Amino acid sequence: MQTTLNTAKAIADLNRLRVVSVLMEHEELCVCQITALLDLATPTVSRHMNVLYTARLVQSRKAGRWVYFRLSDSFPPVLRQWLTEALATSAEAAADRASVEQILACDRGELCRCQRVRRRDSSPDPAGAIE
Amino acid sequence: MQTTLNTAKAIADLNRLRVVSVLMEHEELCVCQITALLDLATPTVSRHMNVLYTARLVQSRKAGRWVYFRLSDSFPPVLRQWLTEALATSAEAAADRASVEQILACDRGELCRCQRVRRRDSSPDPAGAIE
DNA sequence: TCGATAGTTAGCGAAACAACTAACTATATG
DNA sequence: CATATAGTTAGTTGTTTCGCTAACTATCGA
Repeated sequence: MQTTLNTAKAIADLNRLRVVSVLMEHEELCVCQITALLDLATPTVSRHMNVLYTARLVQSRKAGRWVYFRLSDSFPPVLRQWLTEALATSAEAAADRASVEQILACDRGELCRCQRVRRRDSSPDPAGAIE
Repeated sequence: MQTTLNTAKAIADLNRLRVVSVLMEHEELCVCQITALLDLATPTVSRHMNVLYTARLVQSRKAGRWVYFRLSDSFPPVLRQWLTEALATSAEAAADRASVEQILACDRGELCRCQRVRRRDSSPDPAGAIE
């Protein structure tokens, strides 16, 4: 019961649900890409990913300075099926999918640099790097 | 996305998950029976049921003074399938199933009377009515 | 080796949420 | 009609959780 509850809690947050939704379509994403998608501070994203990790919904791979996340091998297939169905008609999910395409088109280093600039300037959309 | 999120939030609480779990096996239960199962104050149960109702996971039927709840006709089948799988090996879920059997064996009026007594006395297990 | 970069951990303030008691509504029964 | 009963609604309190900034860790490059 506790395991099931933890799983439910893990997806019972808008930002974490968005991440899972996107990872259902994109093998793997690194933290800076997820940060760009959610438009949150990096530590916040890190903590969210840790919640998903603890619930065994995602797994991570470290490559140099980057950490990549993907859906866990043990992600319950039926849960995935429900989310796929439930989000199929969601405009927000579609918007996120489109957003991720643009993020993936950016150079990774560029992306991270933009995030630092954003944090320093508190200007949400710098240098047309994303949009 | 918001609908999916609400559904996830609805089951992301131990007591609400317990109710859903039990309702997957028992057509319908009235509020006093659910109250006996969860061992919470009646208003707390009422509020929990309202959360599940708002999320369209349960529907209610009023019969005289009693209000009966059951899983909603629109309860997502795949979600139900996941919960069935996920809770199949849960000792707590099994304990709840056993507990409900005993509750169902009680007279409904008797049950409610016991709950009032319990609240007045703050004695958790009155008169051997449940166990 | 030193600075910059990508993430994590720690600590704090604000918002969300779960539990209770008290007060209210509606139905049954004397 | 008055009283009791089954649930809901309102209001309060304590805990959890989300987001931030600051400080730390670890990797890359000059």
